[in-house]
Amino acid sequence: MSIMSNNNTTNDFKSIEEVTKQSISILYGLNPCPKLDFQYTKKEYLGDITLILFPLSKKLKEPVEKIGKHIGNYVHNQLMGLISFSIIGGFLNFIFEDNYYLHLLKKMLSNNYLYDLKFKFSSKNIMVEYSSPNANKPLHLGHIRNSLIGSSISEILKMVGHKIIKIQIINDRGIHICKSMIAWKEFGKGETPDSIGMKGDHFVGKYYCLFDKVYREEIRNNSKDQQNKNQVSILQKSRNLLKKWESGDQKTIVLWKKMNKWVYKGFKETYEKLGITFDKVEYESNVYEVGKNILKEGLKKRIFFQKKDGSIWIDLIKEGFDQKLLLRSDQTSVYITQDIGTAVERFRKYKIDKLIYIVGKEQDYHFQVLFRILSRLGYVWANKLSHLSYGMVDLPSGKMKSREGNIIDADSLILEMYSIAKKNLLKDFSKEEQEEYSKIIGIGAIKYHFLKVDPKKRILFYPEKSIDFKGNTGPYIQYTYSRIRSLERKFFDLCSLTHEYWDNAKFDTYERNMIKILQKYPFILKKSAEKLNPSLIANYIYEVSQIFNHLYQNKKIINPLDIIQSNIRMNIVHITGNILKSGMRLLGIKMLDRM
RNA sequence: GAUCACGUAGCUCAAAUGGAUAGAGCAACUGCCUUCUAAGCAGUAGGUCACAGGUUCGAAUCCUGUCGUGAUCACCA
Repeated sequence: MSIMSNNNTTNDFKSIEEVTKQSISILYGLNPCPKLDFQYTKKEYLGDITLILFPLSKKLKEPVEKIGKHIGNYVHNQLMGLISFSIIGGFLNFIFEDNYYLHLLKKMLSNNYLYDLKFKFSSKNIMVEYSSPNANKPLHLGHIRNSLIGSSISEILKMVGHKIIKIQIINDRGIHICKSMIAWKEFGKGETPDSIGMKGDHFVGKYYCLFDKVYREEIRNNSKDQQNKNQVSILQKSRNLLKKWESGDQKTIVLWKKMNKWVYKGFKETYEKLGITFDKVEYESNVYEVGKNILKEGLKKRIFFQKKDGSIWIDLIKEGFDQKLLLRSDQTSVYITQDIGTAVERFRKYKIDKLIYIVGKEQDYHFQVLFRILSRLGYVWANKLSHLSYGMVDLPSGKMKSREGNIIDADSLILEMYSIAKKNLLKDFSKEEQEEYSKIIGIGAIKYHFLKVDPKKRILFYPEKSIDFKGNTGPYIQYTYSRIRSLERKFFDLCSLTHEYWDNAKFDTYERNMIKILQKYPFILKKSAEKLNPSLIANYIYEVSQIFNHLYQNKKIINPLDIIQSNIRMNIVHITGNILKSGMRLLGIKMLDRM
């Protein structure tokens, strides 16, 4: 298995990028080498990878043309027979020769290439918080996006070597929980999710909406009829219930537990369909008091101040914020009180180097304030906190509001996607296969749809037409993968993969494009881990699929008359399949061997 | 009103750290299933990168201003 170049074997093969870097220090004595500006050569020009010379020209005080020739010649000599180059203006274009492609291909075929990626990341313990729903209504589109982003980022960070703790905190206490409780108490007549055959979270959500309906009716009536004022309003009743809850009233606690249990059962089902998991689950009811003690200490240290009515505040005016309430005058905690507590608890309990909150953009201000408070309190780990702020999912009719029914809940969306997928499925699958495949395809379509968009960007969701099954979609990629598996089944019936007889291998444009895109994968992984952005992987995987389909549709891949060429192609196809599967796994999307 | 995001094709999204003539998909229109899976491929059409200045060899990308959209500014979460 010898290779046609002088001093390059597969193991110490150096890429153009590496040799170029080396050339800078050898030719110009520049050490360390400045960041080089590489880009993939534009279609209009001859070449595969381009070094942009303008920045170097500035640094080295030499004209671009001269530098280009200098570096180009050096790289050309080092990689004799592997590359050629040309200079156009300030652009040094390197052209890969067949042997260079062969090297790239062999590198990718080396053992455990995908699992052996060595990045410059030092392994860290990272906690990722995501999803964090309220225990009084079903999960909706916003939660879907949140969970998918969190889940995917966790996988990506794992892939580059970090240790991840996935955590969610469930907001299971507070006035909003009592609202659904009181509505059920007043109007439920003892019905349960089982008795009317409704999913638990939807069941409780129904009563949360009912509360709102009753409450609004009361307001309308009261404004018309002042005499009703002495009647206890439903809001007052829910407040009373909250007080009872806080004082540990047995009946209330029992009811609360019962209703929460219904909700959790519902959540579990939805999370399972979406394939979302957590390593830890926190409940607000367990930790909401913790923050209070911290506040008291901060008060002693004069980090906070107390108003006459007993409420506790922090003054962040100098840092460009406001005064912020931390504890109500009746000494009950607000949202941020609890967040202070949970952060402290987490760092006390776990050894973590970084805590990433994946929470919507609407809470940017909240987290800025939270981080500053913790830093004021003197916690050295305050700089290890970060907020990954993702854009809202809005409907054409505006912001989703569950109380107003302007909402798309996760379960009905999932069901709808199942049925669309099923309609398009080949009929020669068994009933069971059709069930299984349509689920994988439907979920794949949902996940890809949300993850292909940069998390920072807002998503406008059109219920009827948003999620596609054609073009830049999950199913397109799944379909491409099925084609690959199908090719492999056929090929392996005939013969097996070999790397022999490859000297002087020739590659056509389609194969070259394939090899070029495939070898970008580590770079994409690294970048998406740094930027905490799964969409980079999604878009990359799509591009891989596209280029593969060009090859597939235009060239016969398995040709019994040309075993060597078939073998080369099948090796490329094999890597393609692995990368598609690997990338989609990072997005949480399953692949199918046939569809 | 203040602060922070965002404005790229009719629609949904791309565009390494500022790099060459801004790319895909959907929708529309033309072709391609006797050939490895047509959820595919080949092609046509579609753009004042919101607008106006500035920075420099070079701007969708950085700065300033204007307009537009959204979010936040609660003893809500």
